[in-house]
Amino acid sequence: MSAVVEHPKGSTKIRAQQILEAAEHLLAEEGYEGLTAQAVARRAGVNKALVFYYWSSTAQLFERVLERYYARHRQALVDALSVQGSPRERVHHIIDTYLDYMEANRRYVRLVQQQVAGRGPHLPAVQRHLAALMEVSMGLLGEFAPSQGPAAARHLHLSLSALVVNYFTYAPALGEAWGPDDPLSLAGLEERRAHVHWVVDAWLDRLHPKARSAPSRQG
Amino acid sequence: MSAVVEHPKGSTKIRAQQILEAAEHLLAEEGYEGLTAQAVARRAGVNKALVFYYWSSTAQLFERVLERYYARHRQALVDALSVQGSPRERVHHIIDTYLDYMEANRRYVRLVQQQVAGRGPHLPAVQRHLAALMEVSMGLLGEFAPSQGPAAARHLHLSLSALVVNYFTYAPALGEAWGPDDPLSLAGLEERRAHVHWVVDAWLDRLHPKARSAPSRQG
DNA sequence: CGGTGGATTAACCGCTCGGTCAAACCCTTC
DNA sequence: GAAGGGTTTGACCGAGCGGTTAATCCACCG
Repeated sequence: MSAVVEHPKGSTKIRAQQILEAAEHLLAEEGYEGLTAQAVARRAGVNKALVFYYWSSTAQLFERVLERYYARHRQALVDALSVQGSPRERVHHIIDTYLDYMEANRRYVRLVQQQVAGRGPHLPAVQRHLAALMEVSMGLLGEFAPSQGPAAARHLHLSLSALVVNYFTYAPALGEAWGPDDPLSLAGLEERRAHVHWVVDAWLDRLHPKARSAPSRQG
Repeated sequence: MSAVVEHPKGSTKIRAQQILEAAEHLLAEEGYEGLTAQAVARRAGVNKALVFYYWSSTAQLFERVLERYYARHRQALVDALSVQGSPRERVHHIIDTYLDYMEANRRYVRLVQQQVAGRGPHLPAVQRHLAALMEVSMGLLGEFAPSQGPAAARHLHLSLSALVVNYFTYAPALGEAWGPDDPLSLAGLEERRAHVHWVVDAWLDRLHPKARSAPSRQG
């Protein structure tokens, strides 16, 4: 707990932070493969050995950046959960939050997906974070979805997440097949948002046929 | 076109095939990172240089295996499309086919997802195959879904694919958070199948409210 | 039998990676 | 000005990678 005062030419804390930020930018720009000790050092304007002086390994560097992403993501969802409204409104709001965060952190989606799909070395860390996110989401979905059967809340969670996440990873990879428009343009993202809303409305209709949702904005 | 007759100790064709199969097994067991020239050679009981003698690069080897996966996948979908029935039955059938193929080729899902998420060197090849698959799927979805708006067929295709694919990559990565049961067990897969069916039924209900689908088998 | 040519191999190359180490640097303190 | 210690560095290491090369093997053929 001994607080170190700042020293003229960057105290320990500052240097460590500089390197961490270099790693974060590098990760965002070059992806997982681009996060090499050499590249981090170059980006931070520092010798390679210094990276290991402040961070024991590049793996630790990666996980620290990942923690940041997840912490902000989780917090955004928690905030979105706290707003009042009907279940339908609340689900729509959490979808918007999810989409907004993905849009603002496009690399993040792919970094996670890469680790999960490739059973990467950081899968355990990703697992912990995924579970924490699921916990938040289930708080809402569990209110109106059963815990068993084909409409079980955990399936809805996974499906909802898939609808959002896979758009960012797959639509741009479909190229011309997707259509003439850029799927990550503003209009493209709005279209996807409307689609996900449409899907959850369909779910809610089926879960509670009595209280049909507001008129479909389809057309 | 000059057909080479087989030679006693494995003709060119046989050797090349042996190496290709070694690569396929290796890829299935160890994943993308495990596909190194050295490992392929060891697995085929052959010198490393021979791998390059028959296949110009490990990249070509990978893409050849990928082509196999995709060709079988596409064919399965085409066959599933040819059966008669109501739109609902046909969609359910194509979902079953999709799920069956993923279940039988679990590595395949992850290999593709890894390439797409990581913008891997084989993304162009994956793109071509993804587009071909989408073309097949759109043949069915386009029959009853609009081409524009929140329920556009291309969104339905991407979402349907996401529902299937992400289950295989994410559910096992959720660990205890998913629940006590193995998501890839027979029971777990059946549950997911029922869920995806439930989702598309919800879609169809919303697309054509007049002809509500068969009674929901929801618990 | 000896030659020919495809099949096969050991050895090697250049490169990049994560990580280490001992020396040098520089600021503080006495 | 010397000692000390946290900070910074260039040089180095071993491992693994994709890929090449020159030599060898060996089955066939004239």
